[in-house]
Amino acid sequence: MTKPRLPKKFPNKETAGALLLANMRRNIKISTKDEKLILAASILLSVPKKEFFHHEGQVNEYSAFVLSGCMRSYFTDTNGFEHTVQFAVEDWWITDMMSYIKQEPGKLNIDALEPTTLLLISRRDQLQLYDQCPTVEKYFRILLEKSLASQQLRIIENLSLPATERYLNFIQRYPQLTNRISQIQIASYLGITPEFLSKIRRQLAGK
Amino acid sequence: MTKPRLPKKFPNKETAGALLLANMRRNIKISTKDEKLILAASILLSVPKKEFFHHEGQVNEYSAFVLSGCMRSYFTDTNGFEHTVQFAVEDWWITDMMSYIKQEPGKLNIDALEPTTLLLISRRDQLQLYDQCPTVEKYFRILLEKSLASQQLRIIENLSLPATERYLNFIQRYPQLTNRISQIQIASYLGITPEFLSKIRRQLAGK
DNA sequence: CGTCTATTTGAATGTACTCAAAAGCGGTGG
DNA sequence: CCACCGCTTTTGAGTACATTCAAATAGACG
Repeated sequence: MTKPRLPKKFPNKETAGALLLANMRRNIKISTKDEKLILAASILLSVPKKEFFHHEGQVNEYSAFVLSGCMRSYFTDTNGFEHTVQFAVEDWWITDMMSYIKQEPGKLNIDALEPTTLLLISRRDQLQLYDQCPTVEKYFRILLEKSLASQQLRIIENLSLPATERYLNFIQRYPQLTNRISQIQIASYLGITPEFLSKIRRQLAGK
Repeated sequence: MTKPRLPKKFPNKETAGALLLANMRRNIKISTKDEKLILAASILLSVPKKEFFHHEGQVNEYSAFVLSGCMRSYFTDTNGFEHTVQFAVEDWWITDMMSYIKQEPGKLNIDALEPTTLLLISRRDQLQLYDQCPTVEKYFRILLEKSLASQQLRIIENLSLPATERYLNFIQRYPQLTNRISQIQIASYLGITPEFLSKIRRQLAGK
């Protein structure tokens, strides 16, 4: 994890916190008491492009809410190839879930594809918040349900669709990501090589 | 959904409910007041082998906790091939998450691989329980976190490992399932054809 | 037993990968 | 402002992993 640096876009934590609270309010109702507790537990962090937020083999102590920029979590296999688990742009959470919930060394890396600002919450503070504010627990319960449903969809598509259709679904589902992320990254999310993605695109263009 | 039939093993709801409460107690502490509310919301259901609990295109109103037997959820692609999302034996929950949380028609089928007894909770009752008993919300939040983490692992392995290693991981991780489920089912979970799984097994046996 | 389904086997095929190299593109420094 | 460097994307030829199709064998169940 890099040294926190205050980015220009978010000169103070209040401005940053407002983004998180707005996201939470879209799912639940928060009392002013809860707001204060949430903000008190939040940590502002800036991650320069290509730098890491979490390294494999280490404990992912924090869950990260993206304020601006773009992060990705990925797994490096025994041959050195990277496989993307998740991208996260503004308004998304990202973490190495396995490491975060168990607070044990994880298998994933999380780095910044763009200069990124994050709002962090430690697992410790999160568990405390859950007990203090059932509403916060409700918020994450809702987020987890949605994540699980969309991951089920990803698994289904990985099992049942050829690469071309997985790519078409991706650009349709995440149009904002398509123009922001390199093809290498998209290929590693889809489970194909960059070379093959290039061939798929040529095929699709010729129609 | 089939007509409820009381199985021999669970002559009454109390016996069945005790199994669910035991599972919950392994994750949280429940008050006697909460216990009553949980049991009041639970519905006992028996599903004969090969019969369906949920059909694609319909709303998955209930989430199911397996008391005995084995269920699977799967997706049928445009060529008629089935792709298993999840198996659930004793002490596991199963549902078409996308349909269940939105209460909209789903894409999955859920059927019984063995004669199975379930304890159901409707989405409506579950949401009510969440508001009445924060502890119940905590229980499902914990379950969702674990599910998400293990699904992340499955995605990683599907992306990074060849079929032989995915199979070896499967039989190591779910030894109880391996002897209980046909190879057709295992193949459809791993994302390969039954024929190819048979060839993998021959390869592995010849060592 | 006989029937139905699951599993195995083999040959031909296809989808996606590997390796190698060229072309494009963006940033940086002289 | 141009030239160079590094990284991304494209392209092609050869290869490998997994599928398809067809058929034989083995198991399970009434």
